[in-house]
Amino acid sequence: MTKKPVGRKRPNVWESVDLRQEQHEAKRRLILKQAALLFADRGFHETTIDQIAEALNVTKPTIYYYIESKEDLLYQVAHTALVDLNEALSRDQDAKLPAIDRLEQFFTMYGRLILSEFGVCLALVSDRSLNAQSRRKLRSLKKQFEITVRKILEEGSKDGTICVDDPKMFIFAIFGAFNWAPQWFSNTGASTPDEVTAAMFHVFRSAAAR
Amino acid sequence: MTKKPVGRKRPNVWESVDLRQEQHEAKRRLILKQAALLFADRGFHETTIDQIAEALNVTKPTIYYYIESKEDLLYQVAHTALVDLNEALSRDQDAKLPAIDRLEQFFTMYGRLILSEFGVCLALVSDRSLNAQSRRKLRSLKKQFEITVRKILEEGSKDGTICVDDPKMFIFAIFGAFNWAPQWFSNTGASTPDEVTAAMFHVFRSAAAR
DNA sequence: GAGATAGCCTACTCCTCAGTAAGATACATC
DNA sequence: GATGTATCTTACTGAGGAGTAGGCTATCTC
Repeated sequence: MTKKPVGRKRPNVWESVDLRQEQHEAKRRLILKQAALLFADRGFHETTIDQIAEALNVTKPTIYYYIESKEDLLYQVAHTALVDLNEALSRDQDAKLPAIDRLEQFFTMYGRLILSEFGVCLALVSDRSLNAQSRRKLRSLKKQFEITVRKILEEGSKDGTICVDDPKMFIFAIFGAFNWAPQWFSNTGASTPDEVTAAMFHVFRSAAAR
Repeated sequence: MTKKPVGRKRPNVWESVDLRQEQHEAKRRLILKQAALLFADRGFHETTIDQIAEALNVTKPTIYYYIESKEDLLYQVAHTALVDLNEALSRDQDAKLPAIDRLEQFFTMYGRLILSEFGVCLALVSDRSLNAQSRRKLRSLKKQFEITVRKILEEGSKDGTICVDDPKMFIFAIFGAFNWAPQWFSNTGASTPDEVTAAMFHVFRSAAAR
């Protein structure tokens, strides 16, 4: 996107543009974050664009300068959450570990996501408010996580570190337990997200070991 | 509410009233049921009173003849679900069974509720759409179930049929897993609610046994 | 058959809120 | 300084949908 300056002393005419683009992107992320916070707190339908704007000390049309529509806003929040997790996974997953440890690693990251302001929206806000295409897109991203876990379970059954009778139901159970966590978890409470995540995984470790 | 007829041959003047009241109550339940179905299918905000009315072949004011407001409708659906479960529990729970079996019995009934049209609303529809008082009322009813399970876990630790390291987190996990089930369960799928419930409980039986 | 009342309908009101039009301001480039 | 463009504002529109006013009809009671 950026052009290299040619010849000597020629200033980078795109520098300021880059700066602006960076600012633009930063502000967009700020809007997403604020929206996520409010969606998570009050729900999607109970949050108005005006409230998001007010929380950021701007006016409604400013929000619309950065987003397409309210639905688009929700989609972007959810999408960002899923993409962030995917990145974290491909960065940190250590393929050499025993399967049970990789499972723990996965759900440590998953728990961190699902208890973050962005991730909470995945669990607390229904995707019924989205159009069919966006919904499909998000579902296929979520499906990937299930497939990843499925694989880990299979490998665990080979390397002997995991033993579950019904992998499909195990997956539904563990994702369900984590996805439900935002319903009772409170950031003002005594435990941190990481503590909760660890304790929650421990329950399923008991179910996966013999 | 009904007066006994006094003397001979005096007809029960309340008979027709009783009949009407029964009809009234029956129709009210029908409205709740239809509302629950639509709420579960499309979500609370995505369902209009007109749609509920149309599904019942009546008009909107007819619905309002039976309910106070849309919010009231949601509250009554959720409340009915919880009360029904409470009744089923106090009717069927067998105190003489070992704790682990009572736990299974509990979640068999809980699963049956949570996958029914009424119960699904508890899990799929956020109570954020309710006023503070209704929300408190529902939450305290739900809390009761947690307390019941807590008790069973304690008894199971005494009679030796249950062994969990962290009862609090176990409770969060198992309720979460069941509460999330409506998100993926489909009535048109291969498995029945009872089959799903049994398989789901089996996962947690593995986690609760040693 | 004359009220009285339950049950339901047609035809509205009214408000919230997503989204927009059109213009002001700040800032960069020439 | 003139011009252009990104950013943001004031002041609107428009629709969807919750809820209601008022009236019609069937049924019950006397």
